[in-house]
Amino acid sequence: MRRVLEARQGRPPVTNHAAIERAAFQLFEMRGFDTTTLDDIALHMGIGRRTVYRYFPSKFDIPWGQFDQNLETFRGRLNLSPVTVPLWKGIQGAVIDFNSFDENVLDQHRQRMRLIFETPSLQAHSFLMYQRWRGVIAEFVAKRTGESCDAAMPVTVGHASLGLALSAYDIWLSAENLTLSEALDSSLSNLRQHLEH
Amino acid sequence: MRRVLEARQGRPPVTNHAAIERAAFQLFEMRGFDTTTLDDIALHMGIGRRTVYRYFPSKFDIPWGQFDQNLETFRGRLNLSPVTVPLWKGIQGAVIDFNSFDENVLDQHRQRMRLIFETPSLQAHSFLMYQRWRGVIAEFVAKRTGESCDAAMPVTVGHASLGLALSAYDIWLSAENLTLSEALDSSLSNLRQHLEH
DNA sequence: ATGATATTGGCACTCAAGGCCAAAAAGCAA
DNA sequence: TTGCTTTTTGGCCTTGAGTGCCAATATCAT
Repeated sequence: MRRVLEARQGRPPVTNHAAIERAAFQLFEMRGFDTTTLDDIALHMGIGRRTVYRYFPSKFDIPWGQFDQNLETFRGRLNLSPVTVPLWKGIQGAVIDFNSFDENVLDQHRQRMRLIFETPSLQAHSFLMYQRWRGVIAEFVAKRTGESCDAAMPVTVGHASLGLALSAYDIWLSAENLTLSEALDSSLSNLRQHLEH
Repeated sequence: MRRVLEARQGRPPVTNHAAIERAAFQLFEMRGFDTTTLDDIALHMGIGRRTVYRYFPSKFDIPWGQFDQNLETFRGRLNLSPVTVPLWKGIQGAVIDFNSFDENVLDQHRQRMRLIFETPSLQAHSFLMYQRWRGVIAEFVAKRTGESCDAAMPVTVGHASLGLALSAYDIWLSAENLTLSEALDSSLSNLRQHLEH
């Protein structure tokens, strides 16, 4: 029996993703994203700049945390949707679930998304995240319709779903007294209304 | 009467947007976007690197050419839509018009969009262009509905229209024997079908 | 202790981007 | 022709992101 469960061989890590994220957010809030250098972050944590780059491939990835894991969770949640419910409903349900947060982390999530949505250089990089999110939707649709991932319907539904989610976040961030779920539902019904004759 | 119509005072420019664009595309096609440096482009044209930066704010803006002007054209085209036609129809018509090209420039446009869609670093930066495009749509919708530009409906329609346009380009670039207009119409009808009960 | 193993972080490099400013190249007036 | 004005050019220098390389470091296992 080991005292420390995760005792591995080799020099132990001096930090982790979450710690870097916390330290970075402090500085981003104080000085802004663009004016905070990676040297600032590393110095503030007392670790090497080179080490930070081993945890995050770029400065732009820090505000997104461990997006890979979240994306896998989302993929799993999508596939939980029963085949009996319509595709659009399954997606909407999964998106809402995926964007439901506990009270205690909601402020943190809002701060994170505000930073991402209000910093142009970060917006640009985030598109790469959105692309992967879209890919998960397209994959799900393709599986259900028996098409290829890059067929018309999966691609279009992916883009449309992304548009709805981004729209909901835009609205959620600018308006108070509105939950993210409500914003997501509102975006969908607004789109429906718009497309009516 | 002047022989040269645009004779101005001061040292004449040694280049222009179009010339830089042409030279850059040659190199991008040969060596790829990321592996072509601005020094390469400047050297290839026999001008200073610093001069290139006076015509384009960044390397990523070169493939987009003079996007500002195109966006203004699009804004103008949108406002030509009569108030009697439904909003979605007005937008769809303007988008299709805006993405209609002569035979002689179609290949060039395809090459440009292929480069943008297939280069991740370029995709990311392009999101900033898409944001502005979205803004033009939102502005149009807001004007028609009498709402603010950042109200729910204009924002959502902006995101949705962008999603449809990007979806159409994805499909157009991957499939042969399909025009851009057809792809745009197909995306819209696919979205409609998806949202049906 | 000694060896195997994994992380760290310093050094050096490339490239994007932007500030600054003297040099260059035109027109214009006398 | 000469000098003045105007505008663009492009060289120089700096900052900061990001990467390859590798010796130093810290832990486990024997």
